[in-house]
Amino acid sequence: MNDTEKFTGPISDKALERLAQYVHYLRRREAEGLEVISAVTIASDLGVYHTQVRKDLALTGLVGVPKVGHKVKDLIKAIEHFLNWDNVHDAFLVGVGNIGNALIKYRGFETSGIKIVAGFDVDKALIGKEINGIPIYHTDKLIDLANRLKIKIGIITTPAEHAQEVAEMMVEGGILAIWNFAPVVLKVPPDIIVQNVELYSSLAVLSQKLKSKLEADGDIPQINEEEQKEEEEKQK
Amino acid sequence: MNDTEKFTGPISDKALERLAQYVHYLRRREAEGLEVISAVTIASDLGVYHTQVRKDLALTGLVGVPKVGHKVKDLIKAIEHFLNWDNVHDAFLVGVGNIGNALIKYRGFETSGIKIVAGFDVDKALIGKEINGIPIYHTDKLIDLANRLKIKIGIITTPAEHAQEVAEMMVEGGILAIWNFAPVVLKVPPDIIVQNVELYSSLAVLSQKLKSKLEADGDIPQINEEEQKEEEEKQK
DNA sequence: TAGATTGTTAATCGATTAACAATC
DNA sequence: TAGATTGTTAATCGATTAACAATC
Repeated sequence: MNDTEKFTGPISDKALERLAQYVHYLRRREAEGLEVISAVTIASDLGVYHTQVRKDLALTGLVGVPKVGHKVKDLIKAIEHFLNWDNVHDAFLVGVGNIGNALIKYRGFETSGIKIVAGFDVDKALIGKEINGIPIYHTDKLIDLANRLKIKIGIITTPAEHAQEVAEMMVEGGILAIWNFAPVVLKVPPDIIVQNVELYSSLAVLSQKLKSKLEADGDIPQINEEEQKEEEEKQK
Repeated sequence: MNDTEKFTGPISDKALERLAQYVHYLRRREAEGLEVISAVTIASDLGVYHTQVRKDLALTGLVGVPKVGHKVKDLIKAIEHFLNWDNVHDAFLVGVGNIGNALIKYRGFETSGIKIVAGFDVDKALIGKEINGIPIYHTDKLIDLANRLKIKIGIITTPAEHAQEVAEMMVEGGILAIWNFAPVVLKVPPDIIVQNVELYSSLAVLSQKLKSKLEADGDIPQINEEEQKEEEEKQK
């Protein structure tokens, strides 16, 4: 009976995202030699509420010790287990362009549940080659290989216009979860897990906020009369 | 008086992220030859509510024509203007590893407000070289160059342990907005814009959902009694 | 005109934040 | 023991969803 997690509905994405943050933070603190930590400390270092940290940690079934806190090592273990990061899944990556290449070369995700075992592309110049020991096949082979190797995770790093067809091939190949870097809303069966990395959306937030900031600071020349009036209003 | 935007508080990140999605979707539809589109169509294609699309579009000051909809071209223009994507800012990137390299090579962000004009690293093997015509300097030069070129945007693609110091250098160099790919919560003055790309968080969501799914499907051998009982409960 | 579409206002929902009780 | 910490329950807030009114 090592599984004391009580049944709860699906966990919110936000909570899962924070848990990943906690792990990275805790690994760093552990490397510094810290052995015990309180939710209050985690919260203040990461800029969130301590009650939120506790709620998130509770999702993993963790129980802390009043007055003491949590053992850093146990926390890391428990979160990693909860996120399934102690269980590495093989993954296929389709689209060996700039980002695809970077993800294949980068081995850092292997401590986060994913190991890329093959790349796929339609570029003849790439097919048959290896990148860091990982073979690149023609995308034609995707469905068959995914089925045979029982691959569960697919990564899409193709140009936007090919993302949908690749997603469909992945589904046909029995892939259950797609990590999608293309700026496209994929249409897949409802039971397929899709996690989008929206770089352009992230950039949109950055860009628009910078614009607002520059305008507020008066750094932009073409300020119109209405805005100037508003400025004056504020100063009163 | 081309600026009919009324004053509203800061726009929510979610809304900005969706606006970026709309642009990409609309660009694709425009390429297909579509000239007019309704909020209802956008919504159903992207899987969101039409009232939400309208609210988001309203943020940009756009006004549609009842019974007709919006001109695709105008929509794109308005959203791009709102996101400040028609105004390209020069950016510095620090950390020319796998991801840094990919971002430097990839020119796609130049239609989304960002142009990387220099890379920085501490690796002697990289310094002095060019990647796609973009020079790589020693990180020592960052502060001075950022100040002199009045760079406003910094991109952090260093290992986690160096992200904080790089962020501090950026702030000292007068950089106002940081696009951070390191899994670290940066501590910077409150007026500095930080936008994190949380790849590990994204992976955490994927990983945990896949785990839940596999468990639900019974694909994992070690199913315990409690879970089996729950399964039986459901089937009634 | 009728109807498709727009835009806005109200209701619901979920996540965040705050307040409180429990414990080593 | 007193107090720091945990864990939980209640209040607030904001975003999503639904319902309605306006218009070419």
